[in-house]
Amino acid sequence: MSASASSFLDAPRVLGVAVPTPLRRLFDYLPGPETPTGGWQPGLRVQVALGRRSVVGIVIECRATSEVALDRLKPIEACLDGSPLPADWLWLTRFTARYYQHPLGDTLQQALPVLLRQGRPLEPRTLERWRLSAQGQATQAADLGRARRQAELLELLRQHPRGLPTAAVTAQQFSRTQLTALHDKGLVDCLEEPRLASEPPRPTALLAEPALNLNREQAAALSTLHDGLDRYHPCLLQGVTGSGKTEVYLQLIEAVIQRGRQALILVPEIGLTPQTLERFRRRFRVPVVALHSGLTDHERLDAWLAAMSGRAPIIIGTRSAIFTPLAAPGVIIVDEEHDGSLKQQEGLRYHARDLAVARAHHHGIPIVLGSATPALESLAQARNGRYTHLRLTQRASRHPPAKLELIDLRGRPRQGGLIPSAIDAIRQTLAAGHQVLVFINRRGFAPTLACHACGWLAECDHCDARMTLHRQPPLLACHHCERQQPLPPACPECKSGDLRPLGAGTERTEESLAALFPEVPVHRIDRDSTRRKDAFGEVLAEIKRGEPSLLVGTQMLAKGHHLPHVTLVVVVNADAGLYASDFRALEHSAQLLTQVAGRAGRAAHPGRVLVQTLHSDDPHLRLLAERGYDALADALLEERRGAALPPFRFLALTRFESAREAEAMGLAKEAGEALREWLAARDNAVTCLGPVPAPMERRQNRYHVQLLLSGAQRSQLHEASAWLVAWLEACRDARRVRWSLDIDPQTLS
DNA sequence: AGCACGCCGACT
DNA sequence: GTCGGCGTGCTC
Repeated sequence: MSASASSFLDAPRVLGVAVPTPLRRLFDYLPGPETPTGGWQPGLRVQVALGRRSVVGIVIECRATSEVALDRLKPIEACLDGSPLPADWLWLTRFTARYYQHPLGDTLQQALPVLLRQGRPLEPRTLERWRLSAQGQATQAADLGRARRQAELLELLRQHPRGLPTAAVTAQQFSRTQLTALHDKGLVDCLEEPRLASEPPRPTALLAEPALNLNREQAAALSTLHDGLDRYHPCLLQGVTGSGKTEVYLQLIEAVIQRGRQALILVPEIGLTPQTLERFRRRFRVPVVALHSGLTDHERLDAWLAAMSGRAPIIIGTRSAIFTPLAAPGVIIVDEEHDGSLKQQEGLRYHARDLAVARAHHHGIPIVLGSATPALESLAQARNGRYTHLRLTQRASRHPPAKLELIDLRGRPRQGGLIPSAIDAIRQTLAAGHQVLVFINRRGFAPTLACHACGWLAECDHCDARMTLHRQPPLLACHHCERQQPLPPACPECKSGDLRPLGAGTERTEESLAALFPEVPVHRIDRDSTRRKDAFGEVLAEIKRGEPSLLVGTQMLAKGHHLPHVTLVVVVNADAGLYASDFRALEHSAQLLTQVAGRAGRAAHPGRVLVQTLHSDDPHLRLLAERGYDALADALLEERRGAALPPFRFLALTRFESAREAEAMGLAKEAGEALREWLAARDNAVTCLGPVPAPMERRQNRYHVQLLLSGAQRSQLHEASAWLVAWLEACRDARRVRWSLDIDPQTLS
């Protein structure tokens, strides 16, 4: 607490409140006429006037004075909470706002469930129960005159002296309007009672089903984790696909709950499937709360409050679940910690894994980062000893992970992107009664449409990108904006009719495979085919039945799903990520290939993985194929060191965006010059690169330019980026250009 | 971000 | 004469 903070004895004269604006400062208010029961404290939600509107803010500071003249301060309209939001939650959001240089008000809002953002009370939902009032009991149905349904409802309630919940009333075909009509006439009382018991009865046994036996590696990993339950203990749990990471998580969580603590588990967006949840719920008798995009606002609030009060011992969620308050934090687990969905890619660009580490450190609890293919950042921390490196190398099935077999695409005829030897391998696998997974990381029918007479390519009018050809329905679509166009009947340039698809996407490969193997079902799994709710689940259920079949899919299929009958994986083209400009492209590509390969041969049969490539002699690809992810990761780490890139340097990327290119570039130049001058004067070793146009400069008709800051020390990078943000906020020219800062950017595009 | 104010073009 | 386009400025 700062020196100006007040104690209970001298009530604050000014409250610094974080309000929902993009402005990076607090707004000062005078305390309202009523002081909350526990006095004014940071973390209380308040209703305040801001300009002409009334907003929900959060008290951050209680002070004696303000820099703004006191007569210009408005009083707080109302205090919304009896007690403040938990201190650890407040710590985390303030840390996040500071680390990512994001406005505190906006950060707090994002870390709060929608209903709390809107000012709803900090209490679990109540159940409404309707009961006749004394006046209602004295009223006869006939007294209600023409309101026949209201009279009938009155009679229904008369039969239930203890009252009826709303749901029971509506189940009898009565409406809420009829209830409120009776309520307004004073004939009916509405009682509110908690929906949940405040404390669930402690089960006598924690486990609903016995834990599995651990192999030696699992047991060793668990024992190491057990030794560090009462302190900050970061662990990288690196386990090949099928090595039983989840079982280690489950037994660790068991130990944590037995100590009366809570476990928070973060998973990638795609990983929070009903199957995953089911596994946790089957194991434990205590509630497992899930936080995912499918919840209603009310469900989300209930889950959040259950975690905050400690009623929920196990919380599983995607990225944003890192902001769940915990009454008794015991462990944080980040599964698939390398996964890109853990980083938010717009607005507050936080990385849930990095926040998880900071949070675990703050609480003094262990954190487990689990992956078969760890991010280079995490691997580097394990190599330098800051993280304990736990490894699981053995798979439950006796087969070692399948090796990648590189097959050369050059000069071979292709059908739906597949060369004859790959098609032969598919035929043999199907004949043996197994399933085949064909992995292709492009949606649509073909990456683009080309004119064979003049070389014209279908390009988006609004982006520097090719348009993807789709066949069902037939159209050209840009995957970078929402634009769609009908297929041109002839080449717009030379009027030739010889337009042909160029390359293969999931639709085209599906079509070719259906023609080649008419006797076998072909399932396509990508964002287009699974748009309908449950479609994905239905296909997965069908696949699990184990009939010989072909699966064609994007990375949706590559991640996490157990496909026990797949014994052959064919990667249509490994080259996309090999020569991409982004510095993380190779790392991501290696992770994806390893994940895809992990789908093969998990059950009784060994698997094969065929990787088609135009660069079968590429040293990175060969290293991955011959010696595996770890060897490639080591090589990539050395390259990163040489190139002064993360994890050996820290980056902050400033993006500028405008409808007019010169405007974005102009501001970026000005900002870059100002920053360089400041860096030189301050002896700050941060380097400022650019401005340069973004890799895809024009997107949705807006021009993107960027300025890259790079530093060997976080503190210097933080100071420099904070200065730049302040400069931009103060700059008049900056108001016409949209700019944003990305700390630890995942990509430079 | 909202939300107002303010100053110029085509409409009842 | 007014409705409304979005440039500019402010929010304790």
